[in-house]
Amino acid sequence: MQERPETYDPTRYERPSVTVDVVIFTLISQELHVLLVQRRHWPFDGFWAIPGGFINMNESLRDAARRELEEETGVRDVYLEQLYTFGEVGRDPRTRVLSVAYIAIVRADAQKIRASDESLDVRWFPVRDLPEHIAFDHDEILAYAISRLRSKLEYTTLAFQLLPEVFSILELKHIYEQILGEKLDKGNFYRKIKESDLLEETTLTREGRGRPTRLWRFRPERAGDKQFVFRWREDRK
Amino acid sequence: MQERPETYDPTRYERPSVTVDVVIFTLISQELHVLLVQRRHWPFDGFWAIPGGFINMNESLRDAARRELEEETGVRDVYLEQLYTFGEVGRDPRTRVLSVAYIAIVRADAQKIRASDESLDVRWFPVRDLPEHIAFDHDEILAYAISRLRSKLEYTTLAFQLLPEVFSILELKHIYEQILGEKLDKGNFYRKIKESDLLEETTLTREGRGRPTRLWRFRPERAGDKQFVFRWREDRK
DNA sequence: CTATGATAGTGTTGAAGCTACACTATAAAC
DNA sequence: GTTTATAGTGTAGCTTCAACACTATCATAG
Repeated sequence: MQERPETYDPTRYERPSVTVDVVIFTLISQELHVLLVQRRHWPFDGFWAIPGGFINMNESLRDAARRELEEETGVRDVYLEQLYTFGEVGRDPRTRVLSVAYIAIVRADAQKIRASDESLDVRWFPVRDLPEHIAFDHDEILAYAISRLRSKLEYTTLAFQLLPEVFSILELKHIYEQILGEKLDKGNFYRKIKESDLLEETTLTREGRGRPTRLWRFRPERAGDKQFVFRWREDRK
Repeated sequence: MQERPETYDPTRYERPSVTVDVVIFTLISQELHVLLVQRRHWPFDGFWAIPGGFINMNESLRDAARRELEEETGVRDVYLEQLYTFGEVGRDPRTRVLSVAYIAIVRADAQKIRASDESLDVRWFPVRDLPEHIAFDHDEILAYAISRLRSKLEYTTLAFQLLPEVFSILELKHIYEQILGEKLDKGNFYRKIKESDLLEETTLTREGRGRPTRLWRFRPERAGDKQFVFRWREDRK
């Protein structure tokens, strides 16, 4: 370890900049969307980017992510998870920048987004149809975030976070169908979700043509170890 | 975003220090061990710590982790995976330090470790019996690394990385028993591992009292999508 | 007041996979 | 040739799951 003798003083050496970027997901008309901001200035001006910013010296990474999230969407107390730290040399032409990426999931009924001085525009993009030009290595970050989210949705109760406070069982089934990319059996789905005891019946219904839709609420406290409980299928090839 | 006007220049603002710490696992006499170094200087002098160091400006995070790993163990080209980035304020009394933690798995037959000027001692500790006093928040990092490793071993072929180049099927079974904490059926294990087609028979045997032990080699290329193939059991409560 | 259409279930069969345990086979040492 | 270890095979019973047919409920349309 010749390069780092013990006289090493971490307060003096050259340091990288560190940003916290938050990939914010939501469900809009039954489809998974992600929030992007359009950059106003160099570098990558005009390109779409994941919202984020440099960390302050007096806040934790998680606090920085929460701050970013609130700045962009106005919401707090949502699902927030660290994704990965990206640190290739040359990802930012200005200087060495590390990016600690987070994933956030915002409920379908809380999607008001705020404009910002720094950006030309802010928009929800369906993950199936992202813009072509993405700033920095944010395309890579996005791809990783989406794949991580997909796989976590398969074996956790994260899918519930995408739904509004109250929802019908068929809406939940529809989300699982989207994620898994296949049709599920209605009867079997009812059976399994009821057995899981994760839902609480509400007195609410939603009326229309046929029998009124019964609405349910997700009870995370019944999930015991929080997220890791409901899996549609046991097998995982 | 008042705090970060577009005149913001990331080359000027105050920046945290960033270390890369590598939790290095190996198998010694059928038990999972982790490498720790004993610090020589302030802060936490005399305490055991995860090997690591500050990143250089011209190397990627992964390269820094690889460098650390090689400095400590002399090996390259082993399993190496980013774990998590720890960034609480005040984790290091000297200054603001972020730590990007990696997990490495070193084969059972490559465990020579090197001394260092910076440390009093370097040692493999069984994960069941770690030292009481651990530097910084490294106890938290260790706990997270161990739990992540355990759960990944359950649904990936990572366990193979813990074994030497060639090994017997009963040795592999023993590792799974250790990880899962229960006895497995010999016949069923043979059947399942053979079906998976992950092992290649070698001409080697190891002789002793009874019938010679046939030795096998792991064929990662048969695993298709690399690590995520062999799971002992399909269910995952 | 009945037909329709939507949600909300129940029942059942057959296939597949897994567990447990008994049994066989092989090869070397003693 | 007996012992001891690895290296398997065979199978009954259990559980889970997919598939699909069937029933029940409730409001509106007519």
